[in-house]
Amino acid sequence: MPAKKNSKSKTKPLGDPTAFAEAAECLKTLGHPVRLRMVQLLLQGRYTVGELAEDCGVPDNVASEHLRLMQRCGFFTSEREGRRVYYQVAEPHLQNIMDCIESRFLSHG
Amino acid sequence: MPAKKNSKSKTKPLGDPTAFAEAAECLKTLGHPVRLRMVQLLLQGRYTVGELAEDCGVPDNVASEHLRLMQRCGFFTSEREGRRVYYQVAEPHLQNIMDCIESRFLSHG
DNA sequence: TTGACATCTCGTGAGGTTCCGATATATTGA
DNA sequence: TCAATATATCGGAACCTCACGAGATGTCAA
Repeated sequence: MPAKKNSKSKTKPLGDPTAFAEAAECLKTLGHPVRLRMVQLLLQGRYTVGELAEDCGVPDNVASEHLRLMQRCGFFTSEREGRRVYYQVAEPHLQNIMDCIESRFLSHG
Repeated sequence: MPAKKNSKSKTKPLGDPTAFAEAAECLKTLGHPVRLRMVQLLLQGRYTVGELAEDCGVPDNVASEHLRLMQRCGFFTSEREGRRVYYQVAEPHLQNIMDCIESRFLSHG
């Protein structure tokens, strides 16, 4: 039964407000150039705060704050080794989402 | 060549700052519950401002502002038909990205 | 033209985000 | 212990976002 125009019979996906709020929260967190770069790097392996800060061109404390934000979303976990703290990816879907973003924005042209 | 620890020889993905800024901008735009819901709806077909506003539970002018934001990112286009304005998806990758988001946040529970 | 409807625009204010500098904490080695 | 390094935390300032209400614009029908 094809529908040429919109009408009350159109099937809408049902939206759980809580799920949308959580998804939006995570997307907003991804929506910062420095954090996006950090995600891309950490999908390749583990890095310290200082390494990430240097690559992103921000001071250490700023990097630390960004990482804390993303940790709260469940993206990363951290492990102290000596005086350094290594961050690594904890959210399995992050690779998937990053692939989508890269194929649209970050790949070869 | 396996790398057990991080070192200078690790291959980092190269990051074009402009591309990251643009990607971040779009993700930030997606990072709002109402806008996310609008994307989900418009991936199913075209809707008017009023229809989207009602589904999302926001006043018409608020819906209009959200739609304008997303139009600026290239997500949607709009067409006036009489006194109504229909919005529809213009960005092909949007379905792809939304699939990722749904599989993580909006599905199976 | 007038009135009703649908959408858009603008100003405003509350609250959130981001960055910075200073300081605090943790770890190692001398 | 002290000093150096690495990271984290805090306060504040500048900026941004969002929702709201008022009003403007566009469209149609009488």
